[in-house]
Amino acid sequence: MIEPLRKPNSPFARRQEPLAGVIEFRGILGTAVAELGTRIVGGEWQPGEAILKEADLCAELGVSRSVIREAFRILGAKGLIRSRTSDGTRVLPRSEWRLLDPDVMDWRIKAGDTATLLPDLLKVRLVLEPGIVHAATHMADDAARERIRAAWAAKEEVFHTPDPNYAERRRRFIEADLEFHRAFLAAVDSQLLSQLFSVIEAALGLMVDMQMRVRGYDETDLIGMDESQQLHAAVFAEFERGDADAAETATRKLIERAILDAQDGLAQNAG
Amino acid sequence: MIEPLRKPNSPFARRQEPLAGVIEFRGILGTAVAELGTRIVGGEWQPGEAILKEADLCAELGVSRSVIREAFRILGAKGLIRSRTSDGTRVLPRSEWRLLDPDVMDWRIKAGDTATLLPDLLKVRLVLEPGIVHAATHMADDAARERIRAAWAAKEEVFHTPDPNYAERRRRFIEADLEFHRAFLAAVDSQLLSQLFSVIEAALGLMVDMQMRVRGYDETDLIGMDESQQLHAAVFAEFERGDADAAETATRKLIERAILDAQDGLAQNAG
DNA sequence: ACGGGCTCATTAGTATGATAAACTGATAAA
DNA sequence: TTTATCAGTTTATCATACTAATGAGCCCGT
Repeated sequence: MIEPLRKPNSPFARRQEPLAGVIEFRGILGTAVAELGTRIVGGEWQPGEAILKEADLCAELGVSRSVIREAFRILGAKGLIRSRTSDGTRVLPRSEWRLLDPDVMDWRIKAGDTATLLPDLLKVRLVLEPGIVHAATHMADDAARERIRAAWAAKEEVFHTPDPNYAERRRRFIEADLEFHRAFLAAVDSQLLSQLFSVIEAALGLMVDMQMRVRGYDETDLIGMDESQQLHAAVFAEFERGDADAAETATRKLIERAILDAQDGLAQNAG
Repeated sequence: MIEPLRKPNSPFARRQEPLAGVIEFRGILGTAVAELGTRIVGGEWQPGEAILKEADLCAELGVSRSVIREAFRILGAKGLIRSRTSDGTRVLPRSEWRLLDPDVMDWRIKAGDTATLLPDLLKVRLVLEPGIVHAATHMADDAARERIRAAWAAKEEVFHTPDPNYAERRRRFIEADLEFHRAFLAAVDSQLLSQLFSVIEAALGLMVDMQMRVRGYDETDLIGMDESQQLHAAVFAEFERGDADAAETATRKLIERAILDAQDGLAQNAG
């Protein structure tokens, strides 16, 4: 084994992994599931019909029927397919797919479903984050407030500390930004929201990464980040004042700005 | 077969079904999955360890190893368990569970996890719905606006139309209320939000149902609904005026009120 | 006493073949 | 036209091997 294993907890390693929360990799079954998952999500079979029968798939993938069946069960558990005796295994309509499942999300990304997925992800952030900040502002306990303050302090520190290594600085900046948002989320103390948000966040980050990698990262400094920082400052200030409505509004502005940036960036890279 | 089958599409039947979007029931496998799912979610095994090995479970449930394995795959796909050679099958920490999955949600309800689940569901609504209304107010197209108007008109109609059958009137009232909220959701046109919301809504409805069924439904008329209707009116009015911020604030008041009602009701029923 | 590597027991992973049961569609009967 | 029946297809379930990954303990060398 020549290449060193990726360190599981380094922030760099996480950037390269598919998506936070994805489950299956190991073994023949893992391969089969990934294969079938991407093909289904990629639209190889239309939502109404089809999929080869078990026996045929065995031949095509060169695995035993047990593997095919177990793969079908996994895909079925995520709402992608449904098997019935004598009728075969059919792809379910998209409305049945568990779009919030990390694996399904991952397959959508791999299948290049960006045109549909990206706007939806951004919409979720726009709807969700202002509400999170609002709730956090009037329900955060001392520990949560402290975490938010620390996150803001760290973000300020990174922002005002120059670093000749632009790429590294950008990475730190992004990490500080994420922690700032996560701190508010933690203040709400909702398992459901946390899971939702982590999937959204991971998918969004991954898609942006993927898009940028196509053209190569632009290694400039944080040009244009001043405005973003100011918007964040407003959110933090209103939070500290305890003005939930104002904090919410500030957050919405922030997200709207982030959406514009993302769209601009992607449009540029695409053109 | 003595009992008549429930009609699948009647609104009454839906109230009795487990949860919108739940997948598996049929056959031995379905039974095994439901059995194991509820037992795991119910906490029969601690998150770190255990679960009988495949061979033992075969004996206990009286099924073949294939069934156990396929059941494990399904539960694994939902993040509940993880199998490793020679180490057995272990329950994963709750943070790995796909809490947004309808089946997991269903098992939590069946396992009586209300104390944790209900506050979380209410929190999600509180965070989500104001944002949805805000977004809907400034991004709804004509069709979406029309649906919202129709929903409001229907809600008003039900509210002002007396009906000696209190239970039936209440049912219609609830249905109209749901459609009102769904109309805003539809205006945002997000698949992710729709799936999230439908699960939240279904779970919430189911839990309230379950709680009330314990004490028997109170067949009174819609006493105290005037205030709720007024709050809804405010939301609709601000939406029509195009004042997204005001509509959002009105929605938040509405949800906060609904949360208080729910908590009161449940506390009363519990006491 | 400590650490590295070996062996072995354990348990899931995979493969194969057989049978049962559920559904489809066509055909025959009422 | 409807209903009953039958044959064919495909998944559902079972049973039985065999493989491979992992963990625990042992042995050995230091």
